[in-house]
Order: sequence, then structure tokens, then C-alpha cells
Amino acid sequence: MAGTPTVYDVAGRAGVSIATVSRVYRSPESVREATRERVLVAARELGYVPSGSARGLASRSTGVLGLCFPDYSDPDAESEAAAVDADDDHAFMLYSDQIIRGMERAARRHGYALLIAASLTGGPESLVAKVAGRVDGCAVLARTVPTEDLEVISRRLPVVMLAGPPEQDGPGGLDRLDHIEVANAEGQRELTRHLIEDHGLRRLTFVGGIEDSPDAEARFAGFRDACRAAGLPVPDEPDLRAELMTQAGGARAAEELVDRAGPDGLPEGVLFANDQMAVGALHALARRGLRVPEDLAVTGFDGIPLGRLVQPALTTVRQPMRRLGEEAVELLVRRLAEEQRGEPESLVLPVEVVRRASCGCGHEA
Amino acid sequence: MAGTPTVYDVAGRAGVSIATVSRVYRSPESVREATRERVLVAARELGYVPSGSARGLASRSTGVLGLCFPDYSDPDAESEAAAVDADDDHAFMLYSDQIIRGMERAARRHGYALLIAASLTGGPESLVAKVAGRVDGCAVLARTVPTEDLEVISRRLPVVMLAGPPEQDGPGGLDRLDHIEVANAEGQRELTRHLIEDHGLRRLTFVGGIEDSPDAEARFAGFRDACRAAGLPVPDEPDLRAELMTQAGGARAAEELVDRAGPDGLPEGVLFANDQMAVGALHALARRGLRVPEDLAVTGFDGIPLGRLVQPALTTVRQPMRRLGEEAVELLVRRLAEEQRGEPESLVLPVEVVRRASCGCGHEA
DNA sequence: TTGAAAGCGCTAACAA
DNA sequence: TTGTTAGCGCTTTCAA
Repeated sequence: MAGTPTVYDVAGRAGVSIATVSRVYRSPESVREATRERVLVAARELGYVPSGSARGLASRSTGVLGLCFPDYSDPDAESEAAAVDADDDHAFMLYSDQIIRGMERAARRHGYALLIAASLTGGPESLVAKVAGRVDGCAVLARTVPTEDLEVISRRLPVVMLAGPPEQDGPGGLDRLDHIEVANAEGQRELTRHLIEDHGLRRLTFVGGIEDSPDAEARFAGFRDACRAAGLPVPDEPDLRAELMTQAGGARAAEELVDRAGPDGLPEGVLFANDQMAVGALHALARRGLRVPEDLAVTGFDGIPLGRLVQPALTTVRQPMRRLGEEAVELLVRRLAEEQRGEPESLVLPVEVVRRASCGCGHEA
Repeated sequence: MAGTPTVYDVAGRAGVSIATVSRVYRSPESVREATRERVLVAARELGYVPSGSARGLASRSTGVLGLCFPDYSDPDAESEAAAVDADDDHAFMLYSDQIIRGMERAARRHGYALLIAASLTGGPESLVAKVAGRVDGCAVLARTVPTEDLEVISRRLPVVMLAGPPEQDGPGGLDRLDHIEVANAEGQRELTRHLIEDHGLRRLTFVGGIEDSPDAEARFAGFRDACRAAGLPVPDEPDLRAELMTQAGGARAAEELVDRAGPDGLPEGVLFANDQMAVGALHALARRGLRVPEDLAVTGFDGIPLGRLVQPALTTVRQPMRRLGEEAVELLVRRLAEEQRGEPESLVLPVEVVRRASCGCGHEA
């Protein structure tokens, strides 16, 4: 009676059994109105709030879905966004923000709350494990959680992997994971096709990342497809790999491109594997006195808001991040309804080429 | 051994007691390395993940902080944002997004995860109660949760109210709630002063909301202060109250202002209680063929990203929503460290006037 | 419609 | 360093 009140306290005060108190909260209509009222009054007087932990333990479900995402604070993403727009850097959404929003909405529709955590340490007591233990199902942004942990977690609850490649793995591996990604290759292919066919560009350069980002690789593959289809030379490797796929990395890549410009001069178009790099490049090129798109076209990938605000506005491929979150929830909810776990699903969401000024298109539209 | 594995399964397999298994996860260094290894291996083989519910129940703490926010889907906020920027409406962050981001970061620093839920129903089984039962402390956006529920919840765990007025209530009321808000009155006063002193405007109109929004009222108070200080007439009531503080509401208010323009003609400046309305007004005025700021100045309040993109860019007062989230976490963490609950705290965060074109300032800066 | 009783899976003393 | 033993507060049969 001293600490926080429990069912027992409420039951005592209302003159009913603890089972009845429990019923009042779980299925009010199964309790006679008068009784229910009495319980609710007692609860209110006592300041009773059902313990989620106890409920979860007893009922083996939490009513919560989880999201693990990387500690996505690319320091120069933030500081340079601020530089371009010192006015309000916080106007910009990160991917994680959009996914969170999508998941929260969808989760709410299904009566779930959302538990979010950026990956921190790893180790036995990782945040991930913490999340996994407190939710009924969970979405994980690719490369956030050590594969090994994922393997363990996915044996206990449905896990959907977001935005990474489908599990490439061997025996005993992550074959049980669902997976949602966006159409990286198709998007990059279509964007490349646009540059080639609609703008008549032929000497194109693709800038990837050095880290083995599956997204970047898929985009490169799309680039190659488009080159092949157009009868242009098909590179085996990206012409350049930025060390970091950040604005700084993109700026450095652009510098290098300019410096190494051979007898043919600059390429007619540079396709960056993401918007961050493209934006950095735009700045670097301007500093070098080069005009975009007159001297060369520049494109990105992702569709970050910043891309609209730079000069010239960035042509890119937009990923439907919010939908990614929504679809993740739908998938989890479906899984949770199954009595037996079915085959892993893999969903690919369509992307959209956004033509703005940096590729030579007139208007933003 | 059939269902999800528990400490007992792991203990059995590793040949140790359940206490040891528990220790491996809670304080690895208190277990001999060899033992620990054995446990970890067994856990991995079994697919063991500690149950958050059980831990929470046994330890009486969850390691999770919560946030309840309103179901913030102003339908025309979304659709009109889309109209202005059909290209990517989802580029815009809502308040809740920013607060979430702030809280998540701060929570992470302190080792907490974040549970978020938009208020849905109310009633015994409300989402709020659900959240409250699963967290160690919780932030609530003003007017999200019925006062009565808050009263109950706050007896069980620390609750910090965000962005509302300090609790105005009577005996037995919410006197135990901490509270963080932004300097509404000060911001509006400073903005008004700017119009009066720097732009020399004298005939000003304030447009509030009809619903009793404490924020809007505080802003109106700031407006009055500035008028008084400047020796201008001090209205008792806002000259106009929009039915909804949305873009549609603002547009309607602007229409009315134009229609009722008496012998003196239009006011020289119209101050809206929020950005949404101001943006709507900007559209409406343009449709009427009026020029802003030449024919009249327009200002908002909030600092929503959309304000930068409209024509002319909107002069406003920016609220530090992200910091609101961070401060909320700091406060909760502080509360959780106390052994005895101290006096309620009330924090007021400073705001910033953002001078853009709509008030007659030349540049966005 | 209500009650009694047996766990749910873990932590936290306390012992050993 | 490790094991034993009570609970933590609730849900859930099963009876009444």
C-alpha cells in the first residue's frame, strides 16, 4: 500500500477481486457497470496505472513495435546543412525521422505504440537487445545491428529489415527476415537514361562510396544498366569512390574530378550515389568557378529536402521513406497475426526521378 | 523449452544458475570470463533475448522514457503544404517530429530508449495509460491527455508537460507537474516592437484563434504589451479570431479583414498567432491582388519550414522545439535521480524573431 | 458476472 | 564468484 498502487490495492478498496480489476482494464464490457464504476473510482483515488511490464509478462505481448536505426548523425550533414541554411537547420528531416513518422502512423492505426532507439554500443546489453525484449515486433534499418544479434532476435520475434539488401546469407543465417527496400537500381537507371536520352549526355561519371554500401552498389548497377542500354561504355567500377558519403566526401570527389580532367575535359554529367555528396559537390564546383548544369550536370539520389534549396536545385531520385515505415508496420502486424511463421517476404518500393535544375531541366517540376 | 527460451533454459544449457545468467546481462564483469562465455554461447544457441517485461517487473524500471503527443494531422496543413510544394510535402517536419528528435537524442545520451504514441481514444485503456505503464518518466504535449488522466499518471511517475501553460489548477490538481514552454509573450512582443519601431507601422491587427489556446493567448498578451509600450491603442481582444488555426482559417481571416476594411483601409500589418494561418493569409491576399509587404505586412509565429518557402518568405518567431524535447529529457532524468520528488519546475525557453520578407525586411537573414 | 490460484521471466537480497 | 529463494504486478484458466 506504500509504493505505487497495484491491482491488489484497487481490488481491496473496491471490494472486488484482482481478477475483476484486471478485467475492467482489459475488457470493460465483461464487468457489470456498477462494479466497473467502483473499480475505476478506486483506481482514480489511489492513482493506479496498470504496470506495462507486469501485463507484458503475464500476457506475453506488449502492444509495442520497435525501430532500431543507426546513430545517424553525420556531423557534416548537420553542420553543412546549417551552413547552407543557417537559418533553420532543424527544418530538415533525416531518413530516420521520416521512417519514424511513417511507422508511428501505421502503428497507431493498429493500436501499437512505437519504441525507437538508435544503436549505441552493441554487446550483450545493447540497446537493440533492450528494444527487442520490449516489443512484439521490430524494424531495423540496414546495417544498424550486428548480423549475429539479428539472428538471435529474429528467432524470438518478427524482424523486418529496412533499406538494405535482401539477406545474402548462408546456412543458418538470416533467412527468416522480412525485408523492404527501395528500387535503387531501377531509379538510378531511369535517372541515367534521362541524362543520356533527354539531355543527350554521353560522358558520364558515377561517384560511389568506398564503404561497401549495398545501396550504393545497387545504384551503380542501375547506372551500368543504363549505359549498356544506350550503347555507352560500361564501367566495371565506379569512376570514383568517396571515402565518406557525406557532403565533405562529395566535395572532395568533385575536386578530384576537376583536377584529373584529362584531354577530354570534364565529364558531361556526374552522378553521385547520394544527395549528400551531390550537394557537397555543387558547392565545390561553384568554388572552382564551374557552372551546373552548363559545364556539367550533377545528380544525387535520395530526395533529401536540402536538395531543393541548393543552387541549382538538385535532380535526384526520391525514396519513399515514409512509406517504408508504413509498410514495415503492415508487415509486422501481418506476421504477428500468423500462428505459424510463413516464408520471408521481400518488398521493393518504387522510387521516383525528380527533375530539377542541376541536370539541365528548366523547372523544378 | 518449447516456446521462447528463458533464463532457465540458458542456465540449464550452460550449467549455471539463473542468477548467473541474469548477471551476465546486467553486470558482465561480475561473472568470471569463462562462465560468461559459456552463458553467452548457450544464449546464442537458444536464441535467448531477455524479456523486457520481466526485467521491468522485477527491477521496477524500464529504461524507457515516453512521449505523448496529439494526433497532429491538421488535414489542410498537409494538403496545402503539398500544394505549395507538391514535390515533397513530406520534407516538412511537424512539431512532434522535432520534439521526438530532441528527446531521442537526449534520451540516448542517458541510456534510455523512447516510446512514442499519439493520443487516440482516452478511456481506461487509452494509449496514454499504455505509455505511462511502460516508461520510467514521460513528456506530454499540452492538451494531449485529459487532465484527469494526467493527475493519476503523475502520481506514479514523473511527467513533464510541454508547451502548454503552467498548470493553472486548483487544489489536488496538477501541482506536481513539471512544465516547459517557450517564451510566447516575449517573442510576440519583440516581433510587434520590430514592426512598430523598425518598420514604423502603427495600425496593427492581431489574429488569434477562437479555441482557447493558451499559446495564442500568451502571444496576444505579448502583442498588447508592445502596443502599450509604443503608446498605441491596446485592444482587449484579438481583432479577429480564426475558427481554426490552420491555413484555411488564416485565409478566411484575411478575406474578412479585406472585406471589412473601413475608411482607413487595411491595417498596415497583420500579426497571426501562428505560421499556418499566416501562410494561408498570404495566399488569400495574393488572390485578392494585395501585395505583401507593400500593401500590408504579415507575420506568423512558430518558425515552420514552410514559412521559408512561401512568397514572400514569412517573418515569424521561431520556437526551439528540438530543445524542448531535450530539456524534457533532462528534467525527467533529473527527477528520476531524486529520491524524493522536489518542487515542480517550470522552464521557459527563449524564442527568436526571424525577419524575412513578409514584414518588409529585405533579406531572409 | 465474479473469484481463486497458478504462473509469466526476471532481479535482488542473502547465503554459500 | 555463484546459487537459492522470494517476490515484482498482472493475465488467465478454471470454478463457482
